[in-house]
Amino acid sequence: MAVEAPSKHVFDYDDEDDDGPVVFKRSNTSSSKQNQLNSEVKKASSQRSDGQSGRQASSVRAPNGQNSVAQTNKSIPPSKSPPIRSPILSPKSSNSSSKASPVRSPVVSSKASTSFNDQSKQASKQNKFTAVKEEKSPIKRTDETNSDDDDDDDSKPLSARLKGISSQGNKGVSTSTPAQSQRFVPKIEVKGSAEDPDDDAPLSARFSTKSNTGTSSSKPYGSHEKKPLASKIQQNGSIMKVKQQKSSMLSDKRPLDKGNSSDQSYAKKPKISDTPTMMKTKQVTVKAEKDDEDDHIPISQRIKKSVSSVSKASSVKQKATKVVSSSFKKINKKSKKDMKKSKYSKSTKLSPSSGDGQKKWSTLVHNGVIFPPPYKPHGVKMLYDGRPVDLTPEQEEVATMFAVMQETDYMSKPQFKKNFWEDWSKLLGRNHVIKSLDKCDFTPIYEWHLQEKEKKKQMSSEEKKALKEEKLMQEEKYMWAIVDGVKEKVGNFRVEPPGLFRGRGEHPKMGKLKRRIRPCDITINIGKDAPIPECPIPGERWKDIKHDNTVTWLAFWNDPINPKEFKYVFLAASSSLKGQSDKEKYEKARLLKDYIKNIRAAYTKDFTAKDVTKRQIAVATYLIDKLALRAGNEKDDDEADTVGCCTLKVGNVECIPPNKLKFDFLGKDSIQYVNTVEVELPVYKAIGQFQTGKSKSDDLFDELDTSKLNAHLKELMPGLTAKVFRTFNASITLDDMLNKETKDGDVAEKVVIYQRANKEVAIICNHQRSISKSHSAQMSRLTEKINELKGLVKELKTDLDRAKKGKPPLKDADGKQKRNLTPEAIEKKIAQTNVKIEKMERDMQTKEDLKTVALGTSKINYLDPRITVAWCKRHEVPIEKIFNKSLLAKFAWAMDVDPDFRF
DNA sequence: TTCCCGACTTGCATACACGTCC
DNA sequence: GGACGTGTATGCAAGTCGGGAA
Repeated sequence: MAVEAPSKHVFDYDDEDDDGPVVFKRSNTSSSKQNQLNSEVKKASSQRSDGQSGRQASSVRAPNGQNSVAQTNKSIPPSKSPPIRSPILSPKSSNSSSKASPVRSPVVSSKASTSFNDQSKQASKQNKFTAVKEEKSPIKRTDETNSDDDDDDDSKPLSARLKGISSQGNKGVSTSTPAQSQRFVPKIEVKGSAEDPDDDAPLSARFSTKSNTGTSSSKPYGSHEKKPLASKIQQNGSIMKVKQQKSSMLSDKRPLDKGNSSDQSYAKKPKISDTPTMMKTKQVTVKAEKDDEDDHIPISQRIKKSVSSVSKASSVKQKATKVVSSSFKKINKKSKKDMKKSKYSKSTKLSPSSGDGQKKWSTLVHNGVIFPPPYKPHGVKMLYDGRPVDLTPEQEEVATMFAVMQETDYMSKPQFKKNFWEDWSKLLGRNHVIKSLDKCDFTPIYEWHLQEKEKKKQMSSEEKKALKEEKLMQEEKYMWAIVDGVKEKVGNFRVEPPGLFRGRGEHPKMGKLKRRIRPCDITINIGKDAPIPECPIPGERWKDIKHDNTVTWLAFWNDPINPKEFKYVFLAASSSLKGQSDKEKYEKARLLKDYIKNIRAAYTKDFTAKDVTKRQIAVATYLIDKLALRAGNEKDDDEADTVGCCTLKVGNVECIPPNKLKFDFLGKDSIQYVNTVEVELPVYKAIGQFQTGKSKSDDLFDELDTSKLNAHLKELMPGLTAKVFRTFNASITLDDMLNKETKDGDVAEKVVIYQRANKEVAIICNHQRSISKSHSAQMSRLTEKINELKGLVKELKTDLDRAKKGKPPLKDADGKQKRNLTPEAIEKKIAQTNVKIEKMERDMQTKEDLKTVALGTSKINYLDPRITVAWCKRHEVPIEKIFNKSLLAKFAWAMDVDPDFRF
């Protein structure tokens, strides 16, 4: 293949002309999803915990990573109405409960953050990012000497500080916001980098090595056994020790910290709770920026000092707390009421962190999974070459799967048809009359399907209700598991029905038959003393029974499309296990805030490293940090051709002089990422070097893969991986925007502020959705209505003129005489109509802006719920305005956060 | 060191329920 | 009461990443 060298961008990394960082700009010119947050960098509010204080605060979290706010155990409501598991505590109850806790985390304490503020202001004098409120102005470097903003800025996402130059919306979304009209000048000053004798040493060598405290080299329980063959003696309906089990397990409350303390010995990898040591050593060794007067004091002591010196919360806060608590209390009350009905104990207390290989539960009881009903043949004959054909039920089933997809885009994909034909023709057999898919006419089956759909639609509400109840009755027993005596909802207890594989993008396996899963495909994981779930299909049995308490899955089977992969049955998102893991994720991201300044300084320095791998790591980390790119694992040939940062191809990045990069690639789920950003000159040059001598399809980062990158990141911060940057940047953007932009106003206005911040995060993360089929119709309808109203205003104005002259109004469109109104009444009507028009125009704009932006994904996966809850408490916004029922359940663990919590 | 398995999170599409408007 | 629009639940595909075997 010809080598396409980007001739215009051949660089020499030794070129010393690249003097320092250059400006990042975020576009406000184009309408694009890729337009990213560029909020003005301002000094954080006095409430804000800066990096230093945040670090200290987090250092004294309870060893399990909790905020040490004691949570009460609750009983849970009956299964029919899944409860909001955790009481959503009012700040009042939160405070009182905190008294019970010996270690109250300053993270959630306004006092701590207030106290640390002054300290950190003095401490931070480098690494400045200064906002330049100027549109498309030339690159500027601002005064590098001093600013009080630096520490605050450091904990902001790059995307919030830097501005992309122009991004091209994937689907034409207009995303410009007021914030986007500003731009920022990053100034990463690597202190002492020139003379640092360790410059060429790996960062790991300069940072002190990881602490092994709390870890054990011994293998954790069960970790050595890979899905061991469990004894099958107990299979299928064993009722062993059921009664005994019930009495012993159900009386148990979910163990609190104590219960899991022993689990710590299973620890394999460093946990968040290990970090104070790490942090301290890191700061001493790298000592990039935080030269504050307390540097010599051990972190732990500094924490104590700071905590003891904190001051009280403001009266505003108290007011907010009091008022908002009503909405929080309401949930709490309901929740308590529900829980009284339950025989199971229920706790919102999260158990201590448990990493891989660690014990995740002690007792686990569940009823297995439910299978889809067997296929019922409909007998409708499809046509082949114009003639009806007989099919066996198996053949008909697969034909029906294909027929019902007639109206989908898959029908226009040759790969889909090819794969379907390959699998279906095997079922038909060699001697079948059907020899070619082209001569098949599935219309009769499709029409039958439409009729069935219509029938269902036409059912009375009573019939629908009855059907629903029947389904619920059948499924009830599978919906719940009892984990350590606590009743928890199971997530996906229904086995996937057979169907045609609907891979995203240009997936090479789309259209293949996803065969029916049978009990003999399924491995069950359950407590040793728990009864083995009865196999719901008579005469069949489970593939295997395991009792592995180091994992959280309840069952799994091999994916029929890719047998190397598994499909798992897990607990629902609202379960304690998931909640715990969620919390750990956010704590890790918060920890990054305290490391980010040094990390950025380190990679900035390595942009010009002589070692190519080092340079590639630096640039890749920069892109992950700045653009929230995913890591980008290698993919097999039988997967869709998508990329992430490490797997970017040369052709995915275009260098646009003097220092812009245009990214265009298909990311996860084959979602297109298009973005043009201005980058620092060394990055621009480095990308050019990586492209030199390669063809478009070659790897841009040929020396790099995700494991190398993550291994490097772990040297910078314990547990740091590429995906932590996404969580960090998303959460800190939300926190930042909410606190900068929330003004006095009514709840609706505040909700709009939240949605705007949520939208910015979605754009940063490139969370897209397809435009709804009815979008354009909806827009036309709105335009029509607006025009109608505008016409009405015009008419009213005429009437007003006439009324002022004492004349009666003109007749309406139907020729009827209108009511005589006073000029005042007409003026009022005009004003009301205008308000209506404005609202509709606003709604229309919002609808247009959000037509391809998916807000939910970031809310569910990237935004620390504590930011939202604390903000709601501070600003008297009922939490239900932001979180729906399932999010309230999922984030139960975050509900008692202190109103002063900052990410 | 690389490869690949295994376990988990993330993410989009779709189905469905529910409220509002006419 | 039906059409329409919106929000939510669910399904399942597609990622990330740790860790052990080769």
